[in-house]
Amino acid sequence: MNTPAPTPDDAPYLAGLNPPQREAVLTTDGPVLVLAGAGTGKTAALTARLAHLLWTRKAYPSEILAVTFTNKAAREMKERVGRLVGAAVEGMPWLGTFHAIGAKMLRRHAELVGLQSNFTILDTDDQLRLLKQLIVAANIDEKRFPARSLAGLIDEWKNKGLTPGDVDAGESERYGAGRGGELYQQYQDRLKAVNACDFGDLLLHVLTILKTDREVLAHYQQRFRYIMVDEYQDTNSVQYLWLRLLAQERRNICCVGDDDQSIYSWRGAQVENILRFERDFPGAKVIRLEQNYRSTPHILGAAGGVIAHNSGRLGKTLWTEIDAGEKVRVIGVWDGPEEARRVGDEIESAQRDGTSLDDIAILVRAQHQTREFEDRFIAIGLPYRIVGGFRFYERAEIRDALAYLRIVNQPADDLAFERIVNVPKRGLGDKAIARLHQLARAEGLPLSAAAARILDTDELTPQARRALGTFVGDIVRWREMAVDLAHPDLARQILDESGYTAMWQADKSADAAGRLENLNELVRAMEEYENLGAFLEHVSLVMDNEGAREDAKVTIMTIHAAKGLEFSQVFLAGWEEGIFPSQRALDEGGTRSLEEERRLAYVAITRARRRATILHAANRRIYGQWTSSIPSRFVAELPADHVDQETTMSGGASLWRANWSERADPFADVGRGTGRGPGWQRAAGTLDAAKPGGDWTSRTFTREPTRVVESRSPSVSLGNKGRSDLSLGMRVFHQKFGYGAIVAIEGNKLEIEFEKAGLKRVMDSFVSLSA
DNA sequence: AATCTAGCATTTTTT
DNA sequence: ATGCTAGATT
Repeated sequence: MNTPAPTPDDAPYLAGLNPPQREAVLTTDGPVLVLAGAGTGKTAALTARLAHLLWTRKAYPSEILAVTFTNKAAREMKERVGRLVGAAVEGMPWLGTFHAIGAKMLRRHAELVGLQSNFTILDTDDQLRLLKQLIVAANIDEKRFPARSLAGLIDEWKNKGLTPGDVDAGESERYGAGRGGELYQQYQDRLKAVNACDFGDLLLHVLTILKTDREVLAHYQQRFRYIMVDEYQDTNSVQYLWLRLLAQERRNICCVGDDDQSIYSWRGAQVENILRFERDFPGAKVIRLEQNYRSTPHILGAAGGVIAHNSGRLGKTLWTEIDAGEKVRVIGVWDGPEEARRVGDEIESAQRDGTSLDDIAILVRAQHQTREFEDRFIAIGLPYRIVGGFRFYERAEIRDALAYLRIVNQPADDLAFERIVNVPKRGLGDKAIARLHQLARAEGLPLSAAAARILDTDELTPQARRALGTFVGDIVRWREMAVDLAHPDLARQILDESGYTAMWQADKSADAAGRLENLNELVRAMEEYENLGAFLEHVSLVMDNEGAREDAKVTIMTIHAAKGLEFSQVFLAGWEEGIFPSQRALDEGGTRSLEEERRLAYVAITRARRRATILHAANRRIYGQWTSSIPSRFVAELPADHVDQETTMSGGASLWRANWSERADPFADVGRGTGRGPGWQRAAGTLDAAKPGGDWTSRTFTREPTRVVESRSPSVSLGNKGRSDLSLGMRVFHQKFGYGAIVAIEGNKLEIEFEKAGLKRVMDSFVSLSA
């Protein structure tokens, strides 16, 4: 960094970039939109661009705003820029996630929205508990109006950039008989009272400040000479408004994204943001990155074939110089356990061929699907790692410990106080807490202060008073200790003296040891931070723990979590209607959400470098009930020339598939098992009114028949002639559902009343005659 | 106040 | 199947 290159041409960061990438790097001034397909070296271009700005001294590190969507992406960018320009990254205070940057800005200007700069950042758990209190206080039936949905609604409003004042009657109507807006207001008041904000506020408050305070706005508009945004297709309205305000002055904004990889619309992301970039920033330069460096042509062909079924795309044509490689495999199996078994076998054989487990991933649609694999891999002793799920900082023991630290760090943190006031048990029950609340509200005090006060009264029973007295005394003492004790030591002391450690030591359940280990880990993690405050800030923004580099393991994760990653071999499990696309997406949201599912399929396939294997099972256990399922429509959308089909079931894959794709709408009659899914419940509600015990044929009316484009269907059509040896009323045997009687026959599909499993629809090839 | 039990709803996806 | 809540029990 001492000697800047005279011309950018020989700058090290340009090495190995193709012409469009180079253009993206060198076009520094004015608005730029980089449309980067999967695996086209987007991050390489982005980091090189950052390096370029620094290298050529166009901006100081502190004058560049670089926002990413995830902590992972921020971390990676920091690392890669660091490799290119050395220590200068350390001085990049504005490289981070939207939320981290929002928090940083908000701490500086907290008073402008009525907060103190040491405000607490609530996580979902705290948020929910707070909302629950408000709902109960408002006398709203929590059964009919769950706190969850209010939380979701408020989040939605915040993502749109709406403050309580902006919520109109129509929106308010969406919760608690029109009281949604009112509760939103109360919630914000409560947050302010306890000097806290939630995730959405980190963005919304900053937006409010930028909109109302010209001076602050001008300051940041000046400061940020260059703005870079990663994954622009995932930005929501607040984020969009933020960026537009900040970029207005200098107009040096570079957004990178891929409309085909927009998979977060459910949390407010607006693909439209990317689609209207050129309108927002007239004269914008649009650069397309289309050369893919990751995958084989077959993998790209398969992914491209699927995504081609979506409409309204900006459109890109990915190409690659990589050699053909093998086709995408589609494997049909009997049931979930077999799917796991099969994947396990495949992985073991890949391992024998020299593939590292780190190069293999299993991608699923929903978190619960990981379980099947976990069970199997434990059984065969295959090392695996599950990404996501319950993250470290979300575990109960960690959250408890953090609550102790929070209350010491920030006495007014009522939610922390409440969480641990009776953990471990101190004999402070509902009644005592209720009294305490009462006093706190009456006096306008935080709970910890009210607790100290209530000790002077005779409101509490003597035991309760004694217990609370000790607790309050402890907190005061810890707070004093905090002054000159290193924070990890402080944490250890607190956990011991509070009896929290002892509580788990006394616990003889199987996972108690693990929890204690987690607590140790927590204390160890604290050492990396300067002080308690810094540590708590980290925790609230980064819910994952990076975990030390371990031995090679297979990665199991959701497709969402896999975005931006790549693996040599990828297994895509559970490609069945109702699972992927998810039942939710099929029930509600119409084409929009179906197309988002399809983008998810696109993301999933494009994670693979050399080999992609798609699996689907004929039977699945859902909510503990066996259910038959049919292949995902996305399987039918895979172009034939890029796919190899295989099945472990008799009859052959093509026969099995063909039977299902024969009909105009092979999915119309998918009932989900006993029909406990939300969609079926709704349908059943309507049905039952009209026709008690309505049969399955009536189910179809709830869903618009969706014609599946079969033009490129690889399958051989064999018709759906039924077996001649079956007739109504016959008693048959099914491997999964047991014995039952045939109540309806339609082609090769049977409806059977099973003795144990109830009414099911199955393929006739799956039953045998029972004597 | 703490523990136990039955009944219920639940499943996307995450900063 | 599992996890949570409210209500009953100790």
